[in-house]
Amino acid sequence: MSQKATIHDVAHHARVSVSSVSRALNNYPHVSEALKTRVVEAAEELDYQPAFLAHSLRRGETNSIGFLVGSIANPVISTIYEAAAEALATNGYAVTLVSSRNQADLDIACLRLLASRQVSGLIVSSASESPEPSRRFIQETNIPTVMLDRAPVDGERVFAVQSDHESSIREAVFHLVENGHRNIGFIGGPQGFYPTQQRFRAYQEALAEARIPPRSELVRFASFTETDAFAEALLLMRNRPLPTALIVAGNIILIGALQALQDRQLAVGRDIALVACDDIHLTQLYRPPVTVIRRDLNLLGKTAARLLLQGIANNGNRTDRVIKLPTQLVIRESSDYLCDELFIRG
Amino acid sequence: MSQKATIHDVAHHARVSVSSVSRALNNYPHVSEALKTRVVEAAEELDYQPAFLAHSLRRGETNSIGFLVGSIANPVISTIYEAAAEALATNGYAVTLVSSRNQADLDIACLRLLASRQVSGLIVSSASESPEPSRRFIQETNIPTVMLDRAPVDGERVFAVQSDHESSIREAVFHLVENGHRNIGFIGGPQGFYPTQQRFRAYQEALAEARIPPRSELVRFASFTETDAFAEALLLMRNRPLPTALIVAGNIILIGALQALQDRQLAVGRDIALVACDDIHLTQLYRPPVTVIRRDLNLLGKTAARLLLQGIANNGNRTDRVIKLPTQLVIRESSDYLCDELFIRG
DNA sequence: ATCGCTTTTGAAAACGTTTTCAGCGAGAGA
DNA sequence: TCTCTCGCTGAAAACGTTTTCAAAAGCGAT
Repeated sequence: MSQKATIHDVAHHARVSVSSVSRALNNYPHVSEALKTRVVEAAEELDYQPAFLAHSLRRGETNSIGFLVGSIANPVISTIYEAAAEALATNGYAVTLVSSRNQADLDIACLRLLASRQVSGLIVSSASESPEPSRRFIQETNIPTVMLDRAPVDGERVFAVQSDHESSIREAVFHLVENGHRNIGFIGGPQGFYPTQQRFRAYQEALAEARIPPRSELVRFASFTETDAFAEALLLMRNRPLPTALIVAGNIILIGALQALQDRQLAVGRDIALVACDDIHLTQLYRPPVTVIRRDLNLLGKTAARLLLQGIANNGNRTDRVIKLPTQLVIRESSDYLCDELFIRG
Repeated sequence: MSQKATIHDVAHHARVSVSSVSRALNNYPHVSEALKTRVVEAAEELDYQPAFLAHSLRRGETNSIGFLVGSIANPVISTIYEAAAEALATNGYAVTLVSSRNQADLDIACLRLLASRQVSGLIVSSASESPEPSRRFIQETNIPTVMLDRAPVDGERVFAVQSDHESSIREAVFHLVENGHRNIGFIGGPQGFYPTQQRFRAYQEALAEARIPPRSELVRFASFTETDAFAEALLLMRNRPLPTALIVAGNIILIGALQALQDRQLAVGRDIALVACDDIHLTQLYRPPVTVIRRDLNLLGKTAARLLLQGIANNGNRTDRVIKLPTQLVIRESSDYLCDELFIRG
């Protein structure tokens, strides 16, 4: 097993200097055809691959981007990741993925790790809303960054790609109201979490618009675990009168909510209407199929990648930019029926 | 925004040589306390972080490991990944994740990419059974490698951690037979895929042991997409007599199979018994809950990480080692009933 | 033939570390 | 006092590239 060939070996083999090899292989101008072919041949003969580390050290760029997630086991995240990674890969970037395991205090350590690896760009989708130190860190280091479903504060020079959670939540509330629901529960993710905030606000506003007095006891927030969501859902179900409809803001929360509903023997689509966020296999296969707010996760990932690549190309003058992608309410049997109370009221 | 401090800055600041700084910071022997504290103070004052690239270039090691998957959107894979990555992270390794998008011919390119990045170790869980070129590549480059749910061929110096698919599939078949089933269908993944092979073989052997004549038309193999699994399941259902039980070898295949069963209006747990592989949220929440062959994905990931770290520590003399982890049949309502045909036969 | 300009090439510096090598001082043994 | 070790430190080499700088060579015009 021969050691890996270096640029010196190639130079020696082709009887030229190392600088010429470098130039020839990197398509620099002012290099004669003769020399170029000689070098290319030698390189192929020795199966020469430039040493990544030396290359990056000299160039000051690693051609790799860091991806911070709360948990890659979340199917929404992993789908977004897959799309983004593919786009990045085709542009020659490798991505190193770190998970903060949904612990907000680990965010900063993960970011430091990625920065110390001198990544050329950063995509951040940590589960928790990034705490102050993380934001500051991202500001201080000058790495182009795009945040997924986060709201950059004013003056932060980061990109963001978000989903239009609000309009579909509003639509969902109106849909439920039209079907006669007046006790509509809501289970969100952590309160500091941007999507949760957006969804909750839309829920509140839509209720107000429909002139339905809010019942704060029908609103609960859960962490990112399904066991916690399960517990919160059970707590929510303690209240009387029971909600006749429930909006769950996230796929993990959906798991916990379904467990709770089964536990309380409440039949989805009859005893209680259900609207979830993000269309996963479960929502389609569940009986009855559950109404969801769908978004194009692929597009989300691709957009993030595109934005980041732009940011990297623009190096030096980092700017800010927010792209908001549409969502769509997909009504299925879990909510597509008239609420009993409609008749009681009527 | 000051430029990043280098080791030279620290040396200058502490009025010592760069070599002393390096030694002091890396806990080398023969460095006086006085100098050490002076250096540490200077380093902290300048917020010095060693440049990863220079460090790695000199050391010849990147402290990062490459993880090749077929698709990270597969919940089984992502769970394994998460566990492995955590274990690796606590040992100071970052992991760069590449996806071959379930295309066998992309494997080799992904491996080349990782190798060119000079990863210290490799975890391979590409969806397809690795084709010859990939295996040879892994052999030629001397990177410690652990394969997930793959069978190393003789003499290959790689680690492997596998699951004992066979015993639980046998158990599942016997469970179905005991409940009166004699027409048991099987839908597997790609035929070259190790887990598929194991599961299929166990299925065949168990049937033979139960003296049930095999019906080859009840066996189908699907690629890694749910649409393909759906199509194969439909094809399978064309046969008469219909199978009264179905074993699906994988979570993606389960999706397609459930779609097909719903499409054909066959009630799981009544018209047809269902056994799936890998316990995901869907299998627990589905009504009726579906019987699965469960395995500890966390353990799988952690074991892979541990094995790889050992392999890296042992550098130079790479060896082979296969660890087989247990699986467990979890019987749920989807299969926990007596088949009608029992009475017909009886 | 000489001058200026352009194209092509090689030598060497640079990137930021770690590691080798050698030197320096001090304490010990003669 | 002189050597010999031993602990500590600094200078410089090395890792494998890219890039700068300068020199050589080709060439048309004076």
